[in-house]
Amino acid sequence: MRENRTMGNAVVETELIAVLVAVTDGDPRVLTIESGYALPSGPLEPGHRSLQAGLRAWVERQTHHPIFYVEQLYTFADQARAGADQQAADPQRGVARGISISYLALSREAAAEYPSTSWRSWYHYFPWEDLRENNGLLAGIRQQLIAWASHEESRLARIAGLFGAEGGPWNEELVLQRYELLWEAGLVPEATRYALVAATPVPGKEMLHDHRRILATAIARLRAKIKYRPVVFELLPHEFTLLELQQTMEALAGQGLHKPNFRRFIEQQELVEETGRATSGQAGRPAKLFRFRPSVLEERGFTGSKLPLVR
Amino acid sequence: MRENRTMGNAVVETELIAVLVAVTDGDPRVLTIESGYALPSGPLEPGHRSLQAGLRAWVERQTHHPIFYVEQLYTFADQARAGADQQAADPQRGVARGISISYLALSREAAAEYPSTSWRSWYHYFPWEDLRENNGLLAGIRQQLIAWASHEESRLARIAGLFGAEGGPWNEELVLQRYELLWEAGLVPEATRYALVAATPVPGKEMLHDHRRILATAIARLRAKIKYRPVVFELLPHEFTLLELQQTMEALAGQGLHKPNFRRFIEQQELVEETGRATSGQAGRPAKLFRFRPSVLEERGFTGSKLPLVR
DNA sequence: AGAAATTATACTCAACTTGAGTATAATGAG
DNA sequence: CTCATTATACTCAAGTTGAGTATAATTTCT
Repeated sequence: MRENRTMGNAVVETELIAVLVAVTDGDPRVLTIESGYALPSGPLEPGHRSLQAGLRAWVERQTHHPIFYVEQLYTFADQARAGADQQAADPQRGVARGISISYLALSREAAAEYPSTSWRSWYHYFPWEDLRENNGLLAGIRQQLIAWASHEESRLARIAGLFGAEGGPWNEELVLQRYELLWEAGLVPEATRYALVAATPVPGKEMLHDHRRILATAIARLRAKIKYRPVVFELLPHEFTLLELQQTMEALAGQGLHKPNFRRFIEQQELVEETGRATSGQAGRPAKLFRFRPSVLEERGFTGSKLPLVR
Repeated sequence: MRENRTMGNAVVETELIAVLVAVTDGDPRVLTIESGYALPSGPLEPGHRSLQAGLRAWVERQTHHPIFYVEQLYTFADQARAGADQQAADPQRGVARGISISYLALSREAAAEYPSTSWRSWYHYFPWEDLRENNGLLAGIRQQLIAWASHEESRLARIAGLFGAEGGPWNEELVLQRYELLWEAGLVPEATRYALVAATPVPGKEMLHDHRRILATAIARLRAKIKYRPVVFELLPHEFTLLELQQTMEALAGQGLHKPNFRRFIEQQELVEETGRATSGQAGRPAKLFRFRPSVLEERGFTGSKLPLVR
């Protein structure tokens, strides 16, 4: 146990990797480097007071973006990402064993960018996750998956559970599971690169190493979180209309929301208050402007208790 | 960004730390070392295929316990836990900067134990988290907190939100937040040790460093998870009665559950099926024995979609 | 053996929440 | 001044949840 601490430890390099999200024009975007091929990452430096402080420091220094919200996603070991034989096949991977700690950060898209960085829609990488406009994309993916399943019952059950039937139920939080199923089926370039399976990949931009997997984790986390914690407001300006709020949520969820019921949902949570001002200029009735009530952060716990308690 | 990877990295030691949970006799227990003072932890070794494999390996080797379920909790840097001046005050802390990766693992308590390890009820460390039998403990803690608040509005709001009013609402998932509030108020020994505040601590066993904080994180995670993912079954024998299932859930939640409604809750999830057998020997009507239906893991996604979607 | 205690299981019903849709209000454009 | 457009308000049936009662099948007590 603790006594073994010095008994053969691996001494490793540690890297912090960020999924920095902003929503612009109804589009959820992530900050990328290398023309959208990789997520920004930086080393943990001895001067950093904490892991989160280290992440904040280098993201703000290098991207000039203020980060409003940071949350740890997952930690993994570099070698765990692939077997030993892939080590040689991929010269980009360092020889030293490394630890990567990934983070989800929320911000707003600013005009000034560093030359090498750019904002990309996350549906660029996961087009099948956007159900707002139905192109026949999902039907095609389902077909490819079913072909791969070749009548195996358990595979077909997973496909149905994750990718639903035509117009059937769709769980928008299962982003990672869907990506992993596609990987397993050899339908993403990251998998075929290692020659697991050779097949025509589904649409969706490839990324370095497991960066698309990290991005999937971030999307899933954010989609789950917006339902029970007031994090959307980190992505909105100080004042916003209820429609803007709704469209930001829709962008994240990748699905349209029922307007009257969405308003009821927001009102009963008492998360926002009117500023007294309203929009003007656009067509139609002016919309009231709202602001987030930060006091709720102190008041409530925001968890959907669903167990049948006794009183 | 990525190019900076070699530009001044900290090279660190990495430690894996486990919260291994089992439920015995309606008591949720964690495996500890040093007479309940610390959580078991082991080093990341070069031979480990992955972080999780490393954790599994040394836990099973050192405790002889099979682990049925493992989930990563959180990663933190050693120095982040305390300021530089505490460094000298605490000789147990290594001089090298270290990374700790914590895990939640589920198991069943086995008879054979290693000499130095022991199972302890987690309510030993967090007695205020057990609402099943009401001793006047919470009332006393509320009093101490209110005294600390000394009429500051925001403090009083947090106390009310986290510790509720007498018989008022209680969110059992806020384990970590409650512990942190007690820390801030100087009411736990771990805080007073660093002389932040001197006060009479509330009941509850102290732990090494931030181990009690990690345990709180694990409890909160598990209390949240049992509501939407079928993880309780990892803590139960293969066959069980509905009452045993209920009592295990109650042990984790720290609250009594409404029996008829709990049965409805379980039935409508279709997670279990009758084995055909029943108990015998005890007083009262024999209870049917159930088993978990593992097929549901493939079928469903288990997330409580609460957004008002459109069709 | 029969009554009482004990535990399991089944059913009921009002209150609340959610899904889906319709109605009305206030603006700009033509 | 009318229409298109967007915002906001209301309605109502269906589903879910909270709380309690009724009945069944055992062991234990006398």
